[in-house]
Amino acid sequence: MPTLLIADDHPLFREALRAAVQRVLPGVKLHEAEGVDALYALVDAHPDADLLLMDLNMPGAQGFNALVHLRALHPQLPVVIVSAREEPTVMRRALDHGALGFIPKSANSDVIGEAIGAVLEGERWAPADALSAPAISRDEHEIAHRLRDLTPQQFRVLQMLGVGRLNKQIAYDLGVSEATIKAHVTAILRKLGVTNRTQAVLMAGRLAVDPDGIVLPPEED
DNA sequence: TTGCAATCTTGCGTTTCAAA
DNA sequence: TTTGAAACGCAAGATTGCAA
Repeated sequence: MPTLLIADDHPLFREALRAAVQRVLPGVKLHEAEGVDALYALVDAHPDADLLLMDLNMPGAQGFNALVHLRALHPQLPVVIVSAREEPTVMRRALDHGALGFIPKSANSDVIGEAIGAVLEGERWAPADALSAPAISRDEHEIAHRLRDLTPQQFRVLQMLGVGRLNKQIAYDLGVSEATIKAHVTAILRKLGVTNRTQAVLMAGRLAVDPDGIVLPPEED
């Protein structure tokens, strides 16, 4: 029986997705995470999982950057994006950033089963109009390439910079000293090829679902 | 009261080193 | 290689003291 990981911050949707998966794959082993940090721990705990079903926007993730980073850390793990965003451009970008599938949240269990089955067979699956959108730009591809170089801790720091956290606040949240955060920020700037945190945040923001250059804090539930 | 310079505080970034 | 820490310098804003 395959092992599937589900990452979504909405308990109700996780429950619905779990039910749909269990209907099409009776006996499947399921593990869940409600945010990016929990997802990293989950993937570390189940390195041989067969598939990850992942929401695009979760705590600790903005758009495609978590997908890009996760694919870099665990290239062997097939990822299927499950999202309420159904624009062809969003679906195409998810595929171009390494997802093997894209399932709209409006999909019924038959479609979910079809998509999961296809990806487990090693194929790619997405709604037909996903490929009608243009491929990601060379610029976006380059940004994704640079983000892959970040360590998990550096990625966390970058995400927190993106919501306007100060070094001191990040240090408190991560339980380390401010000096350590400064060192991480310096390493991030060097890897991304920028000169300050504002540029780093703007660069990461280019991988948001709506890359308008403005990075908004995650919604409070 | 206003303008200005000196000082202090805060935040950011770099370099270097150590431990795992 | 990654992570964490210390020491240091720089820049900008806030505060303070003083003369006009």
